[in-house]
Amino acid sequence: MNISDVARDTGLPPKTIRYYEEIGLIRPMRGDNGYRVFRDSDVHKLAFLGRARTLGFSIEDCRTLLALYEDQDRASADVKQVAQDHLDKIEDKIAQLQSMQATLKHLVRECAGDNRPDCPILSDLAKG
Amino acid sequence: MNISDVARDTGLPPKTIRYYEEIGLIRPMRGDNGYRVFRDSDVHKLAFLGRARTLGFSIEDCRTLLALYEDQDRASADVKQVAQDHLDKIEDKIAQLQSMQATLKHLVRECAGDNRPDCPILSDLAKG
DNA sequence: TCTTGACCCTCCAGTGACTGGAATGCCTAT
DNA sequence: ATAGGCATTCCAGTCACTGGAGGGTCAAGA
Repeated sequence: MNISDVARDTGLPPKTIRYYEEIGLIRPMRGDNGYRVFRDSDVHKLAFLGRARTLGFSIEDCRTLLALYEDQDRASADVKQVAQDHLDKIEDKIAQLQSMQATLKHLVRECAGDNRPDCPILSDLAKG
Repeated sequence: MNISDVARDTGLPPKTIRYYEEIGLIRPMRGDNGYRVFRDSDVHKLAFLGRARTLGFSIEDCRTLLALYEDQDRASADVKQVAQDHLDKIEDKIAQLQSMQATLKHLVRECAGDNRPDCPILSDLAKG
């Protein structure tokens, strides 16, 4: 398989696939013409990576998860730890965004949004 | 005022303050020794920027908001538009994170987290 | 006066995870 | 032979800082 076939099948852009090779997540073979040749195992890994990225795991987490996936002797506890840590980070992020959301909603509601210059949004930013 | 005084008062690191000058958000004066000299108006602007950044506005949004703040003839509608667009983006982000959270919570709950290798988290990543 | 330590300065490189683009080469069909 | 659609590499840019090197300045104490 050539890179654009893999891109179609995995939903990852060719650029991203090349990047994943560059940082050592995959090691596709090369044909005589220098083209990458992807085996099923490469495609499988890329699909795995794509789904992990969709769940928001960092590239380093993905690397860890892939290693665990390939280690038949892994402990599920190790996988769970990675996922739990990531979940915690996501929940922190959500809380942070919800705090911004609450403030912004309030300010937007208070702002007349007309031709006059008076604006509670700017007043708030100007004086905390 | 020197940069570290301003850092203390605004909560922004000196590096960030220098960076804000570099990208033209502020224009502090210079003393004979080459040190930045911050006037009250600079400190005020930096505090404004710090609060806008806390609300998650991008640097470019901050630039726009600062310009609107300094324009006595602004329309509050323009400010409101910037804030509303930003709020929309935040809400999109929250929704996206909540979707990840839901999936991850489910997977983490399902995973035994013990010494055995069987793991629904990896199974999910491996097969969508 | 000299030294010490806490400031200040600039410039360069790195972060994360790609993405865009240039310059170039290969493959297939007409 | 040529056209187009693939493929390759390498470089630069994104965003908002952050760290560090290498060097100048200032104020206080011996």
